[in-house]
Amino acid sequence: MDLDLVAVPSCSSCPIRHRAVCARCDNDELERLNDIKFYKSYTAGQTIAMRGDALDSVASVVSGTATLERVIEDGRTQMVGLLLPSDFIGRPGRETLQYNVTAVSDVTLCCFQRKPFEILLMEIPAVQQRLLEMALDELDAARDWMLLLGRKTAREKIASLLMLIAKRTMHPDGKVMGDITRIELPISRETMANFLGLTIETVSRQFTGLRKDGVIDLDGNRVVRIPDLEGLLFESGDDGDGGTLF
Amino acid sequence: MDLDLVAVPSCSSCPIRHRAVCARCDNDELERLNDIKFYKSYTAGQTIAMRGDALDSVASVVSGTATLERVIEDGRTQMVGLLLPSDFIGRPGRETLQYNVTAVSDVTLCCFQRKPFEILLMEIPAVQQRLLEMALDELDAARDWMLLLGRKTAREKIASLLMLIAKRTMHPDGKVMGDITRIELPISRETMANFLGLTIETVSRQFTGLRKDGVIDLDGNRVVRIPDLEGLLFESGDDGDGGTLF
DNA sequence: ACCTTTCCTTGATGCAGATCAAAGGGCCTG
DNA sequence: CAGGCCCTTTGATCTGCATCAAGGAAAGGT
Repeated sequence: MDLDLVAVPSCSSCPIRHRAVCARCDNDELERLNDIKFYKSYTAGQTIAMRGDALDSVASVVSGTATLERVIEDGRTQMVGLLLPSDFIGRPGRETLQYNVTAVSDVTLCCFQRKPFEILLMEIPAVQQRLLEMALDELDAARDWMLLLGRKTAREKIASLLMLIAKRTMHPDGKVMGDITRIELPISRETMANFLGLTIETVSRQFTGLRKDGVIDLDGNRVVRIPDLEGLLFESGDDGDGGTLF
Repeated sequence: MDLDLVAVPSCSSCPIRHRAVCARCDNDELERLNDIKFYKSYTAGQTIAMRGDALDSVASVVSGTATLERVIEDGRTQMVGLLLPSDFIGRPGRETLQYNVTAVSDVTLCCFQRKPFEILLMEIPAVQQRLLEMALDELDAARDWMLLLGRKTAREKIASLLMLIAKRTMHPDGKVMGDITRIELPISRETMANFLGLTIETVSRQFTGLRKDGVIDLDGNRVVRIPDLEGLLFESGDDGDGGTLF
């Protein structure tokens, strides 16, 4: 991780204040985190870190979208995580990074040196508590994703991804807004393919298929309108009850 | 979860004492856990709990093997976790279970009522700390499995599974033993298929293929001999460096 | 405005793994 | 030891997605 250190706004006005690893902190605790934090920014497409790199810092995503991926020698790539604002990068207690981290849009991170952060983790239960909660959420999401990768059809995979993005973007905290819903895809077709265990061509064809069947509406290739959210849920093969999915 | 309550041995002689959620506890803390624990046993094949069930208890696996799985309405099944001794079942703070839990061998669990456990979690940092560590380990394992499910061929999947089982069974803690290695498969072809995102027929065919190519040797259908571990590793598509994989 | 680059879509073809079908083994019980 | 039951293997066929190949469309540079 290297690049522009940017001006650091105060935690109190931070957009991810109530969702990130610091969510449960009181003002004094926040102050301690504030003392050791620093911001870094990356531009779209930039590599943030690579598998095997020394894990000197951990960070929260403040804005933008990043991905975690594993790559096989012959080039096959599987995304193993989608990092949206408030998500946490890095693992306390681990020396090297397990995954490639890539900025898919412009990204700003709120970083902490790993060692000092590990000390805070011991001293501020609110942080450890929140980190545990976030880790368990990610574990559930990863397991839901295993079902998708192992057993869902291409169409179900695309519908599931759209539902996931819809949930994350539409209700920052609560319920669905409008009826004819508009979501903006934060990732390219290629990233989707690597996320879903598909090829870029299949992703494209499934979008076309869903559009022809009236399940979705495309507006350019980064904006999707969903006239019938229930219909999309049906296509996703999920029962809708449990699903955390990021 | 229901069944035989069994006699409860003391924590000090517990086989998973130093690996489970209680690993970091001192004697006083262990005493508090001991006060609220109770054992349950299940026989091979038995359902331990179902997705949607009220999550009244959490538990550690003391002995035996269990699986976590997600099932789609039409019957498609994906295993999302393999639970071996010391692994933790259930999630503090969650009201209902997300996965079916099944005993694949005879299983004994060390259970805690969820609510009292949540209180202990707040009061004993050592438990929360260990639980976080375990959750992060499982998250890494789940992500490695995502690469397998999304991008590996059937042959690579089988080879990866055999490597995984080999690692877990051959060196309980350390290094590989013999040269011509014998491993016993703890799970049926069907369970393997559900683990790997394949059908039972494909699993069978890949076993035959690997045998014909001299990569493995079958002795009955639950015992595999591996003349050349390096060869199997090569077939698995892994680079061998990082891989946690359960 | 034109060229280049990058991303996306569409079409033609191929193949890995699914599906459908049937035939061995073990192992139990009567 | 005959008859079931379950698990596994093997064969034949099908199909969903990958692969190979070629255009289109948006974005950035000159």
